Amino acid sequence: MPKKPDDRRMRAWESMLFAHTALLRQLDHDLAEQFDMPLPWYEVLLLLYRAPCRRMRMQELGERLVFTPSGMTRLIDRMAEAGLVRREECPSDRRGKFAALTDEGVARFREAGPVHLKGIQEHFGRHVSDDEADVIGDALGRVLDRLRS
Amino acid sequence: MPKKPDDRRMRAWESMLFAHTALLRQLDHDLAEQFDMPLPWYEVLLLLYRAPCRRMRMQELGERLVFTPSGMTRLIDRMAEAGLVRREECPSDRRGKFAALTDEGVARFREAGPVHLKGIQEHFGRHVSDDEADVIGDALGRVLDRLRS
DNA sequence: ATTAATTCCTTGCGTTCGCAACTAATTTGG
DNA sequence: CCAAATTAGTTGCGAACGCAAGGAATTAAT
Repeated sequence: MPKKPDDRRMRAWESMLFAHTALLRQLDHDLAEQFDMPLPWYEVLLLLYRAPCRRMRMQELGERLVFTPSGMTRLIDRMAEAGLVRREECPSDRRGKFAALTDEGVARFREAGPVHLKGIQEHFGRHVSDDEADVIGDALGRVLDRLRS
Repeated sequence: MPKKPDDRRMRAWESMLFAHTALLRQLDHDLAEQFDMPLPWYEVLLLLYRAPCRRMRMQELGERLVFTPSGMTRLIDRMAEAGLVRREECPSDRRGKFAALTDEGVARFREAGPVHLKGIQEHFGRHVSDDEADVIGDALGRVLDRLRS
């Protein structure tokens, strides 16, 4: 009996659901243990590091990281408390705020980055071929694009 | 300049990370709205529905769903409160407890199941080809297996 | 057999995050 | 212009989950 198409997609969904949870827990645990930095902090640092002037608007961050506005506020609160980012006013729209990397934030990112990448390779990349990685990136990228709109 | 292998995997990982979050939020929202049932409840009902005697040990559930023991206890607490499952003693090992589907739980699963599957198709399956689904299922299945051990 | 180590589950506690409600700033329509 | 609608961000609140600790049953070791 051939597999129904829906079964193949259900399997993909279930794998993704549980692999994500397990992977995230592992990576977050490693990062927290070695650098006292939860995974979402790293994701923020990464985005800010590559952004112009190393700063981004709260809303943009929330969209990219799939956080609600309130979640983003609290996340940046904690990172600012820890000295990794600071809030800056937006001159062109006085409702808006930037989250901007501090020097400390840059330093912490450069410190944690390589180790974190190694963790991803160890727990994820190691088990995925080049072609599989492309397929996953393409397919889930499409899924994500649709959900954001 | 050809892409470094690590970049391809990083892209796959980032897609998975954010697609999962967005997808889970959407599906959970739909399920909660229509059936007053968070997504983890559905996952429990699904496993129990297919299990022998429609019951499973707490530990087995936690492993399958990537929950810690305490998380599992609380989850089953809430579902028992809602009348979807009940706890049963394990005769062969008096430390262990079963979570067993109630008739109400069976009914609610049969009710919510089709709609939930439709949501997965709508937000996920729709954007993924048969072959891609297989690749995702295989690759992330391997990742998950490694992380569980 | 008795003690030690392990396993299964639960509970106290703290953290994180989303929703709804709110304030302030900007844009839109009349 | 000015009022209404929209948008950016923050806050109160509650729900969910993980960690550490603990209690009870089982298994292992001497």
